[in-house]
Amino acid sequence: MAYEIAIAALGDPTRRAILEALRARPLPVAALAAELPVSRPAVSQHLKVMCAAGLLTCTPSGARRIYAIDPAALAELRDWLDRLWDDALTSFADAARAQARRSGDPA
Amino acid sequence: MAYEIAIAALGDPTRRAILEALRARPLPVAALAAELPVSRPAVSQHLKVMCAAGLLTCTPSGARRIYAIDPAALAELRDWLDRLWDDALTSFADAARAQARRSGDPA
DNA sequence: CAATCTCGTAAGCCACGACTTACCGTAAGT
DNA sequence: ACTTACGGTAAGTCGTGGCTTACGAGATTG
Repeated sequence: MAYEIAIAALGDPTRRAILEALRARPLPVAALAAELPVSRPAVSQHLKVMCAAGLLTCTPSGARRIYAIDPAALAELRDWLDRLWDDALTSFADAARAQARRSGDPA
Repeated sequence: MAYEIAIAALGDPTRRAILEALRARPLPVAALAAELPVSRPAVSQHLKVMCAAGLLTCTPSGARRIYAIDPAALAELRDWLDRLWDDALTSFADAARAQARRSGDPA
């Protein structure tokens, strides 16, 4: 049910860049902003959205907060995609079969 | 490389609704618009974007055009998600290991 | 050929959201 | 306690894109 919020969050290029930056290792906000072409508050706002979407986890460590990718959200997204992919393949096969029947293969 | 355009296209709720409508069977534009709360030209514009993103295929059939989900784009998206998921799990395990070491488990 | 159905495109409006600067808490270091 | 680093929030600007209505092009039917 939350996959909709997650995939909507992934629509923004900056947020995908954040994901790519966190792909290797968790990072605090300042380090994250240093790798991106936008200001630190902008990153902070994106992080808020991504945390709400379940895409990231936030771990306070003293004065700083470490953000990391939450694999659970990705798993849910993957499941949704898998089901969609499966249905698409099925309806694709159905369409092909109907097409063949229409083209003179009625047996 | 095209997965970025595809996932950006999936960011819009109306486009996801189009995907859901095409999930069972391919449809022409008018039938698609009838199931959605927006006008037919709006649907047409979304279809254009989704075709450009590789998410849909367009098959002219006389005066009408039949749109269907293209499984290939979904496969590419799935691969991207899988790799991201894998990296996230790895860095998650790394972080847990580093944390354990820091908490007095040096052997 | 005329009438109608199909659909894409153009023009314009409007809201949403991404970004910036400025500010204020909170934690660590001296 | 003062100072410095870290980071979330508020307020405001501005571009982007999703929607609508109006129109035009091609196919089908009579």
